[in-house]
Amino acid sequence: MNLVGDWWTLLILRDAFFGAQRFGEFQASLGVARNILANRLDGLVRSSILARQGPPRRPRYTLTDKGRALLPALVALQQWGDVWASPNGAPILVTDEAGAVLQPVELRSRRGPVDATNVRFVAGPDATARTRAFLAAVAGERP
Amino acid sequence: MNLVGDWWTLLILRDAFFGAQRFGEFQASLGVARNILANRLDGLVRSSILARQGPPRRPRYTLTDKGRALLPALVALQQWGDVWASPNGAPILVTDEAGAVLQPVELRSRRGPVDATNVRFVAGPDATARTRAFLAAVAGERP
DNA sequence: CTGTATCCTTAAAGATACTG
DNA sequence: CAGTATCTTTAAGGATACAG
Repeated sequence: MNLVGDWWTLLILRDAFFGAQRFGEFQASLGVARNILANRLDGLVRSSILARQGPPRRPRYTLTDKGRALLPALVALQQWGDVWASPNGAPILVTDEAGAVLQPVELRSRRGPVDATNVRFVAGPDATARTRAFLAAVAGERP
Repeated sequence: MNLVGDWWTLLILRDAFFGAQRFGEFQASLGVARNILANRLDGLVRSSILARQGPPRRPRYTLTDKGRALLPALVALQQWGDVWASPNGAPILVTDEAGAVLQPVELRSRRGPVDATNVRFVAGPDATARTRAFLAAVAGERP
């Protein structure tokens, strides 16, 4: 969340996946103020989510492996919007290289697909005491 | 993005999936100001992502189907953070009802798993002229 | 074209006190 | 307990001009 949980940052990443690479492309597409865009791009580069390439005077911003790894999360969010919040159908289709539309992202364990109502959250080995306390508190609330 | 693309909103939803239902639980967990929390909860209820249940004086906020449908996106984001942005392992594990950890969310088409580098975005039937123009522009940029 | 620097305006956020 | 109301502070965002 600290790295990508920001309004403009998420939109910049979306455009990056669409293929935008230049400062001007992001600016024209998003209509964001230049100083804000520069700030967000800088943050994404410092987080190694985008890489600055080419001449310093006219760089291209490209997704790193770390950045590309965000695609499932963004596609899942887009699919949610298409189904639950888009009045007239999906404006943009996400496909594979052959043009086949992607299936809805789903949660799976080794035992197969997992429905949202069956998902559980448990403290990991490195969870803080605060996290454990919170999970225990809300778990006891609705058995 | 208009519905959930907000810092506190995303954290509220995360806590809701963990099991939080009461105003006080969210407030204690997040440390957010009461007025802000009330504002965000109201927005989520108006968006039908959360439902207000029980007595008006002491309501419980529960996820609707629309809200639960967000889980894949949030899990995908969490998995990304665990792999790419978490210094010491995952603090919280996501499992199925039997305790089996969920597999990484992946993109699939009918033809099988799809790598991020092979994903394409194409204008849907209801895309605006603006969307089409943008996609065409960035597509021509890097063939 | 890609920023940086500056100013200005607005909105978000926090703190606090209060109420049903 | 779950808000509402009010006030203050802070930060974000936008507009503009300028520079490399």
